[in-house]
Amino acid sequence: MARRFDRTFYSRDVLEVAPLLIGQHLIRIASDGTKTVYVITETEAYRGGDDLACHASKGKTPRNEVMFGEGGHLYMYLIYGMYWMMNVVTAPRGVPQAVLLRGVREASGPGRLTRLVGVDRNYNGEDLVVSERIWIEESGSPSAYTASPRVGIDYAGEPWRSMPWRYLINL
DNA sequence: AACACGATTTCG
DNA sequence: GAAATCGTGTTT
Repeated sequence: MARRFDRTFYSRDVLEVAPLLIGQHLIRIASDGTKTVYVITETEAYRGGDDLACHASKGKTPRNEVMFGEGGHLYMYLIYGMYWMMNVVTAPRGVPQAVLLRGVREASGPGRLTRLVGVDRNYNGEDLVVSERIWIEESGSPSAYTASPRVGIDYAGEPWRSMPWRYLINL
């Protein structure tokens, strides 16, 4: 029987958690009770105050506040006025880090992913450890992955735009 | 109160 | 190659 990841899993460093999420199962219970299992195929790590590509690098604001909390919660935000990004907060309370979910088997791209899964601002702060409508389970089969630079963050400059913190499942 | 812009996607 | 579209943080 599949096991849901607990608080301890999410409380580690984002550079450890982000690649571990590749190949794992994102479980979604729709409002009508329908359960869907998505295989995570792509993630990116955003690492705290130093990482200039991370929203938390400029300090805590109403928007990114959840990233400063305990690991295991969702950080949702709107980009370009139309796409919701789903991030999994990692590390202990006070250390702002998060994993951006960029793809599942059925959808490639963070905006398409949230549209498919059906999550938006109402899921900001959702706790994956206890939620009844969304969480992540161990798939049981380890997935090999390839790391490369993150997408769309050139503005962060070096060395951040070159850090290989994007993880893509191998075919 | 006004402004600039983004961890993207889609269309021409 | 460029538009779409709006919440958020910053400047006035």
